Amino acid sequence: MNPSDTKPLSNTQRALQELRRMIFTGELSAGSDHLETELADQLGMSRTPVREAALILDRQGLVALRPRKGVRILPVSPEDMSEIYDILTELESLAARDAAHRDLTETDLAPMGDAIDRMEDALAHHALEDWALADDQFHAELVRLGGNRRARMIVGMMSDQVRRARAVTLYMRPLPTRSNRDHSDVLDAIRVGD
Amino acid sequence: MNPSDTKPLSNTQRALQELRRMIFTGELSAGSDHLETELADQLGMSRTPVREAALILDRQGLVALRPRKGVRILPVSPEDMSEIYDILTELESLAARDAAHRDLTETDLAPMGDAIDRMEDALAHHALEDWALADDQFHAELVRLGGNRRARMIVGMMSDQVRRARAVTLYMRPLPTRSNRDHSDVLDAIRVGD
DNA sequence: GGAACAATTAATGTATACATTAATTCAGCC
DNA sequence: GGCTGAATTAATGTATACATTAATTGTTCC
Repeated sequence: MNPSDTKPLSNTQRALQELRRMIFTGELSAGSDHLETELADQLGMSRTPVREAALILDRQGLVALRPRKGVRILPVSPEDMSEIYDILTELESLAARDAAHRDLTETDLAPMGDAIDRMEDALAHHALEDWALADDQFHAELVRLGGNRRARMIVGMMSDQVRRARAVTLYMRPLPTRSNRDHSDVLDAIRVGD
Repeated sequence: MNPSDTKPLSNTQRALQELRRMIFTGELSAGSDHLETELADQLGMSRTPVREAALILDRQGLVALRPRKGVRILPVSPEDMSEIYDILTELESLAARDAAHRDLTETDLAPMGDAIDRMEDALAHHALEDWALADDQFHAELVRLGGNRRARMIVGMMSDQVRRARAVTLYMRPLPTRSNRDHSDVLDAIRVGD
């Protein structure tokens, strides 16, 4: 089978992807309401898969399904971001500890090192957007190495929300330069087993 | 309006409740498969709300929707429980710290004290089932006092899975007597602000 | 002119119908 | 007798139709 033969993913999955994308890009702006029918038309499918996707996004906290009002794209307040970062901090700390006790090979650790390199590059060129992407990779890699699949899922969900608020984000976290030092420390700690 | 006038909740919500209950009681046993149609018949509704509920439970990790195989009731392995407890430990630790910094009134703390009392009673009478219920209350109360709504939601989800595996649970956690001491310590720490 | 109430509208929640496709069965061939 | 492959079956994934009900509009009465 041709490797590019990606099995046609379901409309519900497409709806999920598309709605997420539209929320991240602001195509669906925070606070706005949208009827299921409208969204279905925009996505070129029926209400059913759109509604299923909306239910999932509702559970994830990205939107709210309000009877007769449509699906509301939830804004993320500073308080929300604070909640999210507190959780991310806890779960990533767990992941780091777990990873440190799993004596991983350098091959396992390579992607994380790569992420750190990319972040340093981005910093050197003042490419904040690139930095953010590499930062995503770093954190995703960290929970992956931790090996707790549920933690990984939760962090993934929370990261979705972080992605929406990059502008705010970059000011709430420790400054990137400092952050980069921390990242290297984490990798080293995992290497030597905490 | 009569307070007992509970507004008729949607079939999707009922399906969620019922399926959860059936999973907890073992009426739907771990590892078993069930067609959406069968479940719909059992619950006296159409496939649509059943499917919506199943999608949510799938995301929560209680079941797996497998095309053409039906919804599988996922078993919880000791590894799963370990993952879950690691996450609960982190998030409850976060909640305890948050609660300690919110200088709450004794009124706020009352339900938690109540839970501890109930646990002690249950222990004295060797009523493990009652103890487990009170334990649930304690942990639910803890994340409530922490004030992080997302953490509360996640803990709620994870607790759902814990509830399925009580038998295993009681052996994996510190022994109840020890645990009870810890609980009181947590409450005291919150009282004095950590 | 304003308020209460009835009629209408419109959107969801739910049921049902249909299309798609994996799995199974059965037939034919070697 | 076993294996390949076509026909059939059966279950999901999706579309559509329908029922329910909150919101809105319009009407009537004071």
